[in-house]
Amino acid sequence: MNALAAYATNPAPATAPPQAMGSTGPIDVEQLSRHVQVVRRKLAAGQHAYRAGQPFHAIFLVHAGFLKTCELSEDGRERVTSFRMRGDLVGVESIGLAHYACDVVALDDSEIWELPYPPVLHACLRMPELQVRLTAALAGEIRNDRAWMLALGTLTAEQRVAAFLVDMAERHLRLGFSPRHFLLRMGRADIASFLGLKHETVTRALTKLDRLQCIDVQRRDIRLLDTDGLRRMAGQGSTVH
Amino acid sequence: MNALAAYATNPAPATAPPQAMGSTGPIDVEQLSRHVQVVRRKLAAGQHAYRAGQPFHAIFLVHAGFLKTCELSEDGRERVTSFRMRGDLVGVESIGLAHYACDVVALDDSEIWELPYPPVLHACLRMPELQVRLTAALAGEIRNDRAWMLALGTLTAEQRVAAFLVDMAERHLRLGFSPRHFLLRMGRADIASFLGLKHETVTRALTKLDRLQCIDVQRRDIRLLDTDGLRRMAGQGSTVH
DNA sequence: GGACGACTGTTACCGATCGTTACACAGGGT
DNA sequence: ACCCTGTGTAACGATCGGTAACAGTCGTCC
Repeated sequence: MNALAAYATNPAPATAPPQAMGSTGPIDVEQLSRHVQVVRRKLAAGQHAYRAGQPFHAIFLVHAGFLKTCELSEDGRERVTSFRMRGDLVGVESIGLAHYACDVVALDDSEIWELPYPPVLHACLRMPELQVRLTAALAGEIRNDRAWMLALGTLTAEQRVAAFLVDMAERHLRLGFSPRHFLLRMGRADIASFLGLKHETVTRALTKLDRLQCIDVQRRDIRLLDTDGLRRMAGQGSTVH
Repeated sequence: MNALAAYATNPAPATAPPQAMGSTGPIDVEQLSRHVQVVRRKLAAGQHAYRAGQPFHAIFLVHAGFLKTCELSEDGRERVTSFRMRGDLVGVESIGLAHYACDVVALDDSEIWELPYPPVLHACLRMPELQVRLTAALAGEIRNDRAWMLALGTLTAEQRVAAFLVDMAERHLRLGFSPRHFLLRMGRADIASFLGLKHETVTRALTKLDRLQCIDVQRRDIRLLDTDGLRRMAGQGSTVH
């Protein structure tokens, strides 16, 4: 349990777009588990963590794998609003409601830790630090969404795809993986949905970035050849790593 | 102070787009003011409540007036990410940071109540109810942003403008004003920025909705003639009021 | 009071980007 | 082997952006 808790302490807040985000710190699951019952759930690729409308009872910490959150409207429109990986929280958007507000689907075999919600709030009274981190995590989520709103509202299709790749690279880096070479766990359609585009447009953009020698694409296998170039396209200063 | 606190208890969570949002409840400022120093600040139209980069020290509750929050990027891009009116919280996106993350500007003479932030968290330990409401407010903010992300990613320019008008109408209704006739406090450029469009496009859409007899536009004076029609365009069921 | 100027809003035309449609191909699973 | 999904490519067209010129409103200054 100690080793697992160590994984969970990764500070990665969410899908950080253009600008990276400061984070107060991780949630200490080990300490939290002394006050609330933390259940570990495994999900096969394609399975739902929860669906919109199900009774809200817990938030989740992603321990392993890869998931997407989907917003849906009454009239059938749908959109991917975030991708989640190890260290990210899931379900916080539904806090305060009786039912979950969106769908969360595993894109890969995943493990998520269930943190029953009313109990977590009670635990905050005994662990003031937890309260600080929970609110900070929620606020980080807002900043993250806002930064993407800025990107989607001001960037062209090609720039959005570049920003997406830079974001994925940074998140992989934070988790200790190579930021230069990774596998996308989602299809073109999911990327397109997230970026407010159509999947053909995403394909076109990726093909063009490949031709420009910025990246090397083999279906879901991505190699970043010119990270600074991508950053510039995405409207970010080329903060060298 | 009692009357003022009563105003402040309006549950309006934020700019609610397509789907309306459930809210746990308002923040009890009267009770809160026993634990933290609540300062009332007046802002003239055009003044900033705070700017990105200034030291973070408080969140704010809008008591009167109208404000916008602006996200900015390193390379000069800018976007309005929300409009705030009475009962809305401002500054929550910066919780957990040392400095504010965005600009907040009054679009009209306004009054905001300053809730010093670390103290608010301490007060939560004495007022568990406050903690519930604060986290619920933050989560509501996330849902709100997500709902708009869905709208901006899936609707056409005309539909976005319709959704914007429906949202404004609902918020006016919640505050006890007429949802059929109101004055926009922001210019076309701000609306366009918020909706991810150009101001000419917003103008064109408004003109067309006017020709379709859905609304009556006189510059910033808006009359909704066919609310259900607007709702249908915006992809929302015509929940009759 | 009237004239000027700045700002905001409106309209038109043209062009670029992105969506639409269609089809071909690769890969994985049964 | 087969199908089915996901991916890549291309031609066409619609929506929205870019640019510009004009009108209406407000404030200021004379």
